[in-house]
Amino acid sequence: MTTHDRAAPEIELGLRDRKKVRVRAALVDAATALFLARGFDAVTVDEIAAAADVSRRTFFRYFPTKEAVVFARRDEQLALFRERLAASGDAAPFDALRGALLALADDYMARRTQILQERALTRAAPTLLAGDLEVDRAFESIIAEHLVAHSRRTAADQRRARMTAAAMVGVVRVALDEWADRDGDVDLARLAQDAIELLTPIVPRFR
Amino acid sequence: MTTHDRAAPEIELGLRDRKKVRVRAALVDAATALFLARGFDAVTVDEIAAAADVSRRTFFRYFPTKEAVVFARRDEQLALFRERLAASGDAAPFDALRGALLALADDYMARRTQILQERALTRAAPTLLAGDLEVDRAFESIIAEHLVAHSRRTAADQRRARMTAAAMVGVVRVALDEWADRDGDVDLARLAQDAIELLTPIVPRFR
DNA sequence: TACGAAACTGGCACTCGGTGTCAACTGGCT
DNA sequence: AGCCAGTTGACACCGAGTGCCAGTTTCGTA
Repeated sequence: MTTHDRAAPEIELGLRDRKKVRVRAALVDAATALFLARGFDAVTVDEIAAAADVSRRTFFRYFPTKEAVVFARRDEQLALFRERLAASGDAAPFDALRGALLALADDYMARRTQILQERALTRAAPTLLAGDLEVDRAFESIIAEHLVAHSRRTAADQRRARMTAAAMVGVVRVALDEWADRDGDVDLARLAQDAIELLTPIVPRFR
Repeated sequence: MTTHDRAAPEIELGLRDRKKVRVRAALVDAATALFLARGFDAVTVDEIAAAADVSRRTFFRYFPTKEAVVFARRDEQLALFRERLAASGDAAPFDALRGALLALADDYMARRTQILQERALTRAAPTLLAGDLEVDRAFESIIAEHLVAHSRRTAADQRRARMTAAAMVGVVRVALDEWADRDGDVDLARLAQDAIELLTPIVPRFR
C-alpha cells in the first residue's frame, strides 16, 4: 500500500527503473569501496563516477552531495525505525519506544562490521561527523513526535515529552559509542536496555 | 597566569597585534552585517573581505572557513562555561553544573536579540546547523568530563556519568529551543531550571 | 510496429569555498 | 640604518555543486 519498496520488491519495474536501481547501487558500492580504501576526503566525485561508469553529472542526479551517498543506508534505518514505531500503535508509548530501539540495536549487532566501518569513516572526516549529528536529531524528532502525540495537550507536558526524547537519544548514543569503542564485542541490546531504563523515572506517566 | 586575554586586556599590544585585532573585528562585523542582511549562503567570502578592506586570502588567514566567523562568539561562550565549571571546584558536581548552566541562561537573556538573530541565521543555512550541533557536543564533552571526574572509577558509573551529560545537554537544548521559539519572551532561567530539575532522579549519587 | 513525448544521460561552462606559493611590504629589534 | 620575522595581496589551482543543452533511450499509444 505504501510506495516503500521493502515490503513489496516483487512489483515489476520497467527497464528504466531497473537501470536506475542498478546505477544507484553501483554508485553506492563504488563510493564505499573507495572511501574505505582511502578515506572520504581523498576520494573525488569524479573517481566515484568513473568507477561506477557514469558521468560526474549523473552522480549528482542520484545524490545531492558527496556525503549523501554515505548516509543512504542510515536513512533507511531511520525510515525503518519510524515504521516500527508507527506499527506498535496502541502499546504504551514508552514500551513501543523501547521495543523499536532494541530492535534497532539488534540490527546494528547483525551488521556489526559494516556499522563499525561506517563509524570509522565518519570519525575521520569532519564533514561526515556533521551528518552523523543530524541523524541523531532526526531520531529525536521521530521520538519526540511519538511522545508528544501520546501526551496531554498541556504546554508543560509537551515540553516534557520533547525533553524526554532528547534525553533518550542522548543516552542511547552513549551506549552506542561504548559498544563501538569496544569494537562491538559487548551486547549492544543490553547497553541500550540499561540506557533506556536509566530514564524510566523521568518518563511522564508510566513507571 | 593563563594566556587568556579576558582577565588582562590591559597588556600593551604592539602595533602589529593591534592591527590584527582590528582586522579580525572588521571581518566579524562585516560578515555578520552581510549575513543578517542577505542570509549566510547568499554572501561570498569575496564580499566579506571587500567589505572589511582586506584580500580574500587574508580572510582565510583569520578564519579557517566561512562558518568559523559565525561561531567565533559561540566558542567564547564555551570557554566561559568551562571556566565557570572549573571555578566552582569543590561544590557538589551537580550543583556546580546547575550553577554554570543557569549563569549561561542569564548570559543568553542579556544578549537576547543577538542570540535570536544568530539562531535565525543558523536555521536558514544547513551548513551552519551542523556547526550548531557540534557546539552541543562540545558542551556535552565538558559536562561529561566534569561528571566523570567526580564519579567512581567503575565502568558502569562512568558510563552513567556520560549518559547523564548527554541527557542534560538534550533537555537544556529543548528549553533553549522553546525560549527562542517564543522570541525570548519567557524566562529562560526558569525553563532551564525545570529542565535540569527533571533530571534530578537520574543523577548519580545526589538527589 | 512505428512514432512522438518524456525521461535519462553526458559534456561543458561557470560559481564558490578553500589551499599553496611567492614576491612585496611593514613593524620590531639592535 | 638595516636586518629579521610576520603579514599581506595576487595568482594559480583543486574539488564540490549547478544550469543548460543536445543526443539517446524508454514508454505509452495509435
